[in-house]
Amino acid sequence: MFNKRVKIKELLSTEPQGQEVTVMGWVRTFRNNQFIALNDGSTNNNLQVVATLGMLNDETQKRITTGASLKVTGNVVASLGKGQKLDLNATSIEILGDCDAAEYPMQQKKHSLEFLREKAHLRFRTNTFGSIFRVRHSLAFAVHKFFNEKDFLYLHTPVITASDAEGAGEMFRVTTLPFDNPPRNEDGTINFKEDFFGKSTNLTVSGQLEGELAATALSDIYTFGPTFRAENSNTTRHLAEFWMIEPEMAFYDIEDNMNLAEEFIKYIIRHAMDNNREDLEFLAQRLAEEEKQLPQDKRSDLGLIEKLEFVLNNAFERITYTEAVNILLESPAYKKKKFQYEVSWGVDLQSEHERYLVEKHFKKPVIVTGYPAAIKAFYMRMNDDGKTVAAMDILAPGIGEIVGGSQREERLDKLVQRMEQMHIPVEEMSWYLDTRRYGTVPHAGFGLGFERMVLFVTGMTNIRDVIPFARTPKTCEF
RNA sequence: UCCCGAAUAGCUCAGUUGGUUAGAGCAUCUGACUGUUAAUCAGAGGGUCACUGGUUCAAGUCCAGUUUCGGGAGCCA
Repeated sequence: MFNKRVKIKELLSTEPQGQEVTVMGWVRTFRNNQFIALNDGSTNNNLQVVATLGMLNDETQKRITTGASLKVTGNVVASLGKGQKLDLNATSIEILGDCDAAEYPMQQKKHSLEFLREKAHLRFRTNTFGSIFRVRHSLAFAVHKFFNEKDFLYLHTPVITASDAEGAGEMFRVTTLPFDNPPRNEDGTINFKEDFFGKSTNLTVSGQLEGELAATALSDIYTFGPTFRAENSNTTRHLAEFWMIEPEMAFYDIEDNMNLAEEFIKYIIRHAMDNNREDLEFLAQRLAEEEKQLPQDKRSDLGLIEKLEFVLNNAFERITYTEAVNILLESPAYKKKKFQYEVSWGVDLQSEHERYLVEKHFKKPVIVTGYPAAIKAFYMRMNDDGKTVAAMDILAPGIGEIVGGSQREERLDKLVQRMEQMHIPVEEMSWYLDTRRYGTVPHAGFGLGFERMVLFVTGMTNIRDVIPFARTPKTCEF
């Protein structure tokens, strides 16, 4: 009967009145043959279990090692020590699972994030990753809460797709054909008619196009699921498998879209601030300690909590691409030739430019709109100037692009024209173009990379540290 | 994929101009102590110096290649 146990988070918030409880968890430390710091993952705070001297035989005492799992029953009393409010005076200690201390890789010391990345299971036992994954959960929960409150439908778009026209990136092929001897056409190419789906298929790079189909019937939908990119990207901001949130709304223009995105980001941050204060404070402290190693000019101006509060309390800066280019051209950095890449109208903003706008010029999140059509996707709505599209990117300090969205081109003729210009196979996309044939409406949507959001909120700097099992080039161990 | 850097004990790292038996802290093990807070004190064990090849009387140290990791860039979310 395990359900009668009390979680440590709950227990630590109660008043010590000698009440009997049962707890279960893993040993963090065992001090002085008397004091067991027990953790069950519900909070970073450990419960101090007190085993009075003599209550344990020698053999049991030796088996209480860092990492071992215990079931402890005892009485909750006010602690005589200074480090904690209450103790659990044990009346029985049962070892559920032994942990050989000589082999256990986790020690009572600080471990590097690189080392922990190799210990898929045990990194969950650390305070840092405990906090990160509790915050991650909280943000995910807030995503659903926000959209549910706004009457959006959670739409499940497919993981396997045949669409190869989105241009969002390199795709992972899905096939059941044999590698050594696949069926071939007369011209030597592989005959995908014999493949499982009778055509070439891939893992999805975005649920947007499917989302548009639903939104132009159900009004407001959002997706939240895994997305795959086979790009050979080796950076602290990219994963081969990541989670993306993609709302799509009928009867929305670009302005409505920006308002929703800003409100959404603030809502989920607020939710984490309200529900994960302890974890965020722990992560703030971790970040502050890490930044002590850095030279003065590389450190953040604000602590993690202050940064999040600042984002909540200030409107995102909204500028057009044209204004952004002008700001860059007039910046001291440009005049001193500090930029490595060219700045001119028509060229996409580089990381260094985005960083300058966000971190140096405005010092807050920035929404850039009205990008040149030539550097954006086919489905974005052409503005009246005939040169720019109704696109918007939200740039966040330290991370860069966190949201990419647009008002969609709802005019069939203009959309087809654009697709032809960009060599997108119009016939294959007929199912998509139906949305513009039968009662088309202005609509808009955006995509938000969930891990980038978790990075921003936790103050972590490597995206591999905010997903439980990172998938990156050359790494798929667990 | 490109640029830069790294790889030495379980972990974090030191190792000088190439030169005898490769070191420290933490962890582990043994013992002591017992209201501790990453407990403390004493002692012990622990190494294919990433891999392959080369230079040299002699390579952890120099050179080349490979692999992996880290940082940055591109692509993007």
